[in-house]
Amino acid sequence: MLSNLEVARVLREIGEYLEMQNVPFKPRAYEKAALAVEELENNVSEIYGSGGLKALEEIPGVGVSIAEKIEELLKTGKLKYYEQLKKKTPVDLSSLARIEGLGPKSIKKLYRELGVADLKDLEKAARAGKIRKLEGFGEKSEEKIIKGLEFIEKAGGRFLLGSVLPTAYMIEERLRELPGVEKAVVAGSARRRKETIGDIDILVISKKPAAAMNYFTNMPEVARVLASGETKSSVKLSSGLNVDVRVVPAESYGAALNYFTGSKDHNVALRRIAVEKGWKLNEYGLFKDADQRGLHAERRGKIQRKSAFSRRESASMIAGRTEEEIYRAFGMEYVEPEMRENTGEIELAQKHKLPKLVGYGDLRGDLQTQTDWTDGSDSIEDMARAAIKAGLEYIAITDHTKRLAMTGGLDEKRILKQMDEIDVLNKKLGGKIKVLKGTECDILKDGSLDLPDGVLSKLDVVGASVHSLFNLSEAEQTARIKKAMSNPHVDIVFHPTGRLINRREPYKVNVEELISHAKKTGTILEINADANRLDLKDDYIRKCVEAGVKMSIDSDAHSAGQVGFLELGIAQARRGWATKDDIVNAWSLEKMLKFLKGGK
DNA sequence: GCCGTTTTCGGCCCGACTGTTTTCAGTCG
Repeated sequence: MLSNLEVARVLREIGEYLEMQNVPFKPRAYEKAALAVEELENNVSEIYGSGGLKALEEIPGVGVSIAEKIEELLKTGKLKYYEQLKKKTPVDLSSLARIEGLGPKSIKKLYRELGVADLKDLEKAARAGKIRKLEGFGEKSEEKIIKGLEFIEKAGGRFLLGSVLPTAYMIEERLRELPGVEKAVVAGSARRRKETIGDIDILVISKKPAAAMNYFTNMPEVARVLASGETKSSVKLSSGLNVDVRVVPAESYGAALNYFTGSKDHNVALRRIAVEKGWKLNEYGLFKDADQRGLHAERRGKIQRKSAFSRRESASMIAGRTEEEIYRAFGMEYVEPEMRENTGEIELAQKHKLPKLVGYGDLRGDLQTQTDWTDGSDSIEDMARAAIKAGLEYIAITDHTKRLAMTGGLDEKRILKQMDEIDVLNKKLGGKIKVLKGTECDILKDGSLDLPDGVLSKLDVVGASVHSLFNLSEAEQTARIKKAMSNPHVDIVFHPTGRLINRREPYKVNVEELISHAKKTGTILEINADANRLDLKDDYIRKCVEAGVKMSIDSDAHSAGQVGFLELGIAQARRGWATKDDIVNAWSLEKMLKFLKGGK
């Protein structure tokens, strides 16, 4: 059975092959269909199985023709149309296209002229100095290709949000302090808090753009300047991360911020709405004058390569100074950046029915932390004091259990001893914070737990998690976790899918089934805020919200410095459209505990 | 190839920068 990703990959490649042949419009149609299939909730084979061609055509962006192609692909595992296209240019498209600056047209040329079919061929041709001799290419393009090959070998692509944000904020702040700079703000996928980031986008409002650009391209971290102009520059840092800076006039701040924040799909949808109203939206503002051909002509003439913000546009400007202003002009509610993925938020904003997302300051407690009783590095008291500092009202101590021997996991005797220590500590802290007794209890192979019920029943917070046997079949793994959830003492499933972003795939588990079982048993599913985990991921969070399943956002801190590292978890929750009501540790201690013990 | 209170044809988001050109195609976001 083909997965959605596999079907999407074929569709996307068809689009790229068509692009090579200069076919107009079809490439975007295929790309759009690919994206739609990728984002389907259900498996495309199942959709076809239960509803046939008709059901496929229901997928947005999929019409008769693409539906038939998907059908052929699902039925035979092959697609003649795709094979034909591939035969014309039999190259490893997806790898080659990862090279910065290489698109379908260049790839075609490299194949036709030099027989380059994959990254190996490309490297050979580049190192032999053959590429620079091609028409349309030169020394610089060849150099750039070599650099691109080296980068792919080294970094492999996207960066973790958690590792990127500090750099982004640092550059933002430095730019902000430059003379002439009114504003500098991180936009792009970092502002949307996507779990991985391709590059950092920073928007600058400045009366002296040249000075800002000059500073930016000469920062000590810069390894290479990829582009530098009056309004747009782009560099690669020595870490391998790309950073783009754009400068726009103050009257365009909101429009530019909106544009550079994306997502692309969200922007396209907004522009469509503008077009429907006879307006035009670009990074300079929202304009009444939709005569795009006229503007194009004008630009091609005199003002090309200058700021596109002409006087004529300024006269017809409807909005642009703030993002709020733009959404208002559309008759929409303001859409939080984390929601801007064009997955339904626009429609809700039009109806003024957007959910009020859980806020960055809304958490009152942390329900997963480890101490030096197991693999953490600090004492219970250190952790508690760090939590006080972070402004929390409660913190659960949830050390590992004995099956996780390498961490010195707690057995029955030691955890009882730890509980006594927590009692003493709570008295000592005199109500500044409530330290809760908890566990991160291993789920054993058969779904039973690593501590006896008699002990679990004495704890305030029982988290259960999988740390072993990641290779079970989906059915076995799902049944195993469901059984643990059915234990009346289990309050939360920690990091429910076990993934490590960019490093380890989640274990095979049917998350939809876990969600409906969570609803049935009153179990909470965790949003682990560790930068490597962010588990549950945004799509699953949204499913929990829809199903009415409650979640917790936990730091999983292993040292005092990590307590209160909840921002990434909150960001992920917001990407999943969660409200305060969906997150138990955004509630008061009493309400939270009542749910834990009464939910079952 | 898709889509539709501008609905079965005729649109399809839009602009900046680079490199290689000498007016622009290709790529990117």
